[in-house]
Amino acid sequence: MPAWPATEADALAEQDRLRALVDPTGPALSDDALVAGVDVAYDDERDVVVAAAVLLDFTTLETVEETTAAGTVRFPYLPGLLAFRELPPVLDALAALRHRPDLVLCDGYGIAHPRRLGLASHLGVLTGLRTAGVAKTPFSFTHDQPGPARGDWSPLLDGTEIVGRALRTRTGVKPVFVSVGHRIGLAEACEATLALASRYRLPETTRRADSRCRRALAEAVLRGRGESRGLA
DNA sequence: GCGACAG
DNA sequence: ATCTTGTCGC
Repeated sequence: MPAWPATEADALAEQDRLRALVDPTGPALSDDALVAGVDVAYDDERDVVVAAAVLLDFTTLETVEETTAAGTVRFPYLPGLLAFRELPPVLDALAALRHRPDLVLCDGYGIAHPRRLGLASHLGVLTGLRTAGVAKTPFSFTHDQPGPARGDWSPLLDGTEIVGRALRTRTGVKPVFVSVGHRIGLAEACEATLALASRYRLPETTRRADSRCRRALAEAVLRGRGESRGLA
């Protein structure tokens, strides 16, 4: 694997290389599927980043396994280049999983991206795993308001091109923005998102990964303080 | 040219 | 992402 891009120009070239490898199609999940959620927390002061991967049983929503991975921030946040900031620890956390996920849900976009290679698609191509993105805001895309009921949706548009869906996961609550990552269709990605977001706006996968990596970051920072004082 | 802009 | 108290509601 080539070195992780260090400059914006290298990152753009890497996106061009990977974007051609995205497969935006694939079947629905089976009932016995294992779905992973991944998320990242930062402490920019100390240059620390921690990722978590939480694996759920798709049907029972029970946590099967969870891992975390800590590292150093390797890339600044630049809109459109989020993957280069978030993926290094995410790849480590996923590699530490004992089971292989049947789908990985990311906090962000897949194909819905100015260059068609958002975080979720990028992760899918690098790992070969099936991935989808569920974002909380519309980024630079447009959409009509979906109907008011859970399950209602409207197309997410980049100009006239459909790149995802604004999907209402809870009646009367702001929609989330779903897009294909890799090896899954848009309808199937929305179906999975809806199944995982039965109680809250965001899917259980991302909710649990979010709380898990925040806790791991707090622990890592405490450990760092202790060691710097010689308190092993 | 100036802002907007996933997390 | 992160900084942050109380508060409205199921």
